[in-house]
Amino acid sequence: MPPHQLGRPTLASIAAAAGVSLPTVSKVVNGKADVAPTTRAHVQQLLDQHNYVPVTRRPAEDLLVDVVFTALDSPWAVEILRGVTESGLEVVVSSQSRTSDVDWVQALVAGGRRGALVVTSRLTAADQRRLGRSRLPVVVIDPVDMPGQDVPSVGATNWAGGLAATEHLVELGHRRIAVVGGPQAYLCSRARIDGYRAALERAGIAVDPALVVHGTFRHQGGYDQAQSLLALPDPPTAIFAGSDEQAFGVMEAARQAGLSVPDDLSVVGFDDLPMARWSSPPLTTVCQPLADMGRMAGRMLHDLIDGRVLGSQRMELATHLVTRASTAPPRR
Amino acid sequence: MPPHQLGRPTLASIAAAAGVSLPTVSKVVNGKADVAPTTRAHVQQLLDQHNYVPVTRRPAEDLLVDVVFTALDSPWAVEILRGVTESGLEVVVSSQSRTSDVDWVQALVAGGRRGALVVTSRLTAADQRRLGRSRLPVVVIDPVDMPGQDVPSVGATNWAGGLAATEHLVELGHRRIAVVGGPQAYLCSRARIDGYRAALERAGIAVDPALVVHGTFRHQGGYDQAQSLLALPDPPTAIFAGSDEQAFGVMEAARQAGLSVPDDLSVVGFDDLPMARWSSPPLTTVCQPLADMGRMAGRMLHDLIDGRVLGSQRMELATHLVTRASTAPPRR
DNA sequence: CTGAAAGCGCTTACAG
DNA sequence: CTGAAAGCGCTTACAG
Repeated sequence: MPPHQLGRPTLASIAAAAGVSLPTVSKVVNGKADVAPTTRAHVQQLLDQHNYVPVTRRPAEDLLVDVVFTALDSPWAVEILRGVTESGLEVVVSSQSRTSDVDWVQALVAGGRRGALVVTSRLTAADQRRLGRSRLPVVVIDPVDMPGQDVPSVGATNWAGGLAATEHLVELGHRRIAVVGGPQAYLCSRARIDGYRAALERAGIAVDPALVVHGTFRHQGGYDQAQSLLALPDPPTAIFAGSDEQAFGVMEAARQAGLSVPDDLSVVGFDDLPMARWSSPPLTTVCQPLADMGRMAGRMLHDLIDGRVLGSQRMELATHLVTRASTAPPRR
Repeated sequence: MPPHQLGRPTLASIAAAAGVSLPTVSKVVNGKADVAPTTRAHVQQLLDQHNYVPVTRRPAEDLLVDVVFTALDSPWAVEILRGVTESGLEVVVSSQSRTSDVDWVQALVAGGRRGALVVTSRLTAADQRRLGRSRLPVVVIDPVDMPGQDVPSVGATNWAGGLAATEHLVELGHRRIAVVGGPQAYLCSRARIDGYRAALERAGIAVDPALVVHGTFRHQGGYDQAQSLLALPDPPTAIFAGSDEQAFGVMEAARQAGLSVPDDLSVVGFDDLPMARWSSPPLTTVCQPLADMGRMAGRMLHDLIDGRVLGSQRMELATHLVTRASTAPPRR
């Protein structure tokens, strides 16, 4: 047990306990060379015993930044994280619960954070006010709804992605094409569905409202909605699934219905997560450059931290279709 | 452009520029109440302009810790991260390249880190020496090779998992059971294969060396090795794939060979990543409690930071078989 | 190798 | 609201 000691230990108190001068303790703490081995060992022991932590630190040369996820439960998250860490920022992983904290912003400042990256999440007006006051820059990745004009954000070209996915199916000869969107409130989901509509209209195919349904972006949502769609009197021959995870749910529903992908049903995802390559058959999907989006958001945040002005408050990175084996012309 | 200024700004230099006293600037920086709004605004503007960052910070009340991944490229990583963040530590994501830095340990200390978590990676003897000198505690998760006696680590019961996977296949009636391990050097892979052997021996089945092969734990490895195995004169009726990702590779090789899973070939994975539920058919696999491992490692690190003694230097968390739809009795 | 002394950046009563 | 003054925790030449 450490000897009785009021308050946290200081260099002075350790020096007194060790019977050496304060500068000597400072040298041990900082790993300077000019200390006798025995002295160093003795002082170090006292430091450990008292659990010494310096009360002042050198200013962080590294740019410590929080990245806030709604939940750390999707393979999504790693992709974005990877991008962010490649932008030269030091990234602290944080989850939603933290922002709901009354003094989230104050906690950021106290923790030495230089900014924050918020992923697929809403910033309340209160958050924005506090952030403004603290001068902490924030960038939002893939915002759920349209962020205020003055909140910098990074997204993907969702509309173009929905268009490309659907045109691919049209070109293969499909006419009965369904779409399973994400939650209706999500901006990105709406853009993808609008892209789907645009492709059908361009091809002169009427949009059948029965073939436009909403899931959750998760596996179960795709599974449930595909079951309903496949039970229709005139079922679709192709489904644009809105997300990769949802596409896997659609494929499972097809398998259970005794349908083969892509012979009986074509499936297109959205995201191009690493595992899109790993399904059987490998998934045709719209590549959303998640790592690049993370990197871009990191770079924007970095600029803001350094006091540079952003070229644009809103950046949308290009999506593109990756054709694999889950799509084929319809039977007959 | 900020006026010419040598060195980083200090409270004093800002005070001079703003024409107020140093204490007033201090109050603005710390958000104290007793400053006139106009004064505050004026000072704040100067602080922004000069990009002021305090040179001393309050000691972090939060326990900032680095978690080091070999590469942030596997769905694995999120699971572990999730566990760690739930252990009450503030987690900075870092990747291997950082540890190879000559003064990695010094960078940790300078960055205010209180410890580190190293995932599936080796600590060199030099690292260990430096860590020891700096008194920075480290915990290793799923070490590649046996860590030194004095390096705390967390793993899973890999041998028991290999045993359970193989016994499941034996019970279904399989006799020709192959295993695709990970890289030979990996401790966890060797334990899983030894569990496989033990199960066969218990069932009185001779181990056929042709059915024991090594992959990479990645998709391609499973695919390649399964192709070779299925081309054997007397091919296996079941494959224990060593990892989930590898299992997906095996399933794809089966599909391309015109084999149906599980009717023609049973496949068992290892990990139980979220996506094991999403394959078609859903994957039977050995659940490795990655999030729990992360949480446990975080807790151990927390104990070490607080100067508590660990109950045990090595913790192995239980694995268990999750039976889904990729396994069935062999044909005939 | 050690430590007295000067000094740095900041905070905190407290007098006005 | 403002700031002179005291003080805190630490670092850094530098003399011995």
